Amino acid sequence: MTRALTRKGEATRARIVAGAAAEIRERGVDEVRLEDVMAHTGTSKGQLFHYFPDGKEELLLAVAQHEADQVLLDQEPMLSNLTSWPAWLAWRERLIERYRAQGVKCPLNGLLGQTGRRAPGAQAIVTGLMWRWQNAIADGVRHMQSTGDISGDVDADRAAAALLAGIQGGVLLLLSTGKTDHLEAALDLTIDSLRASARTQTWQVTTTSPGDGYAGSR
Amino acid sequence: MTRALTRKGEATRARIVAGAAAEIRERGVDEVRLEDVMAHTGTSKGQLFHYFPDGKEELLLAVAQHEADQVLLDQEPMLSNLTSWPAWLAWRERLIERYRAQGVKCPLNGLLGQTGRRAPGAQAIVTGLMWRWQNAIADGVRHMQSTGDISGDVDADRAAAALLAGIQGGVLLLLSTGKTDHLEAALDLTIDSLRASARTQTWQVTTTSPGDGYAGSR
DNA sequence: CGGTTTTTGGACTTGCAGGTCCATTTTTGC
DNA sequence: GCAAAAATGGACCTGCAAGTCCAAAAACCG
Repeated sequence: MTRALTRKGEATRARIVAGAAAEIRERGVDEVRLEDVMAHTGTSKGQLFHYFPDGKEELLLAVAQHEADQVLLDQEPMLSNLTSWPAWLAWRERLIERYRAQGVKCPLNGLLGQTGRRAPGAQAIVTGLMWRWQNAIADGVRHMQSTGDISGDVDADRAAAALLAGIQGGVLLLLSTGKTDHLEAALDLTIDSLRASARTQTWQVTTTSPGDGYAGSR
Repeated sequence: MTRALTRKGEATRARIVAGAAAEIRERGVDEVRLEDVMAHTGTSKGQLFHYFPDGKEELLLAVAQHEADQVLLDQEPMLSNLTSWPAWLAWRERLIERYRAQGVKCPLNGLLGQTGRRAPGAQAIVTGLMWRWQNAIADGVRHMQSTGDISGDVDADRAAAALLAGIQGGVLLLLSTGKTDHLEAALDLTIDSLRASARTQTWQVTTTSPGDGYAGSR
């Protein structure tokens, strides 16, 4: 059932998706017409409907998947290696830097609101992204628990859920305010609270905590 | 410059805004046509353009303002009286209950993505809402600091920013997952961390903390 | 009352963006 | 090299939803 695609065909399809994604990032979903995509990617209407027989909806879905994958890729290799506090900080830096650069141009905000309601597939893409994201964070929390850097009392999944919520909200507020303040505050305070959990536990046992050069947020 | 509006006229205008808001909440911004609003509110096209000369854009802006105000109103009187831990919990409950009831139907998500890009006014409305919201939270934090329930070391504005980010992200994830788990986790963990800050400080002074019947989240 | 302004109804126009179709060119695989 | 399949270009169609216009009804106010 998979449509036969020659090498050239695959290249064209990829070019369309990438071009459409760029265009959408730049000007918003509802401002982008098929004609814009054609102009921006040097393709014709025949090509668009050749590669995306269901038209705009199918194209938007492909763009959404493309962007969702990109979001996680942009966080690697940090996200998959949250194995020490410096690693967590490096991840934090990468996130903030990435979104600061992105600024107001959020690829997924529009796609959730636009396609989300009518296309059940878009919903699935976003949900899948969030699920993978949260799991990666939870894995990081569990690793830190295994090394004693985070208290075993912490519910890793719940902590990851809270952290993910903070990130999403921070990005959402970045869209409104244009500043990364909220994202930074959410990341710092949540991570700090995880660090504090270990320190509290340590106090209960030894009355001292290992100095690691980290003195709280900011 | 304010257009003369008779009593009847004002009623009609309000009916249009409320009806459009309901319709948008129910089916999403981009699915609602002016014709739908007309049918749902028992008005004619002439009326729509009589009260909103700039057409759909002006109507959407009015709806956005209406919904933004409602968001804060729904949190009263709790939001303006964050003066004790039970009060904070009551606010927490109200928030979760409200958004659980709302479910996937978010009035502002679409409005930010839709009108946000083209109408600079929509951006301002959302920004204003967030600003008022965060200030209310920050006031609550400061009050708790004045009573010693939150450590004076905490940066109230920054804590409020983080909490607001958690809320926004929690709601955003509610839109994808249909569950309030993220919202609850973000609220609980952030509030707990504020409580913990006071407890830590108390320990440093007296080694005991006043039992107030609250034993952490969940 | 009566003139004026506001409110209302609905037919009509218009532009445009998504989608269809097919003829032509290029690539593929033998 | 040649038939089949895939890729491409672009003219054309179509439906729809925003916006226009005006005439009739109702409300306002001295």
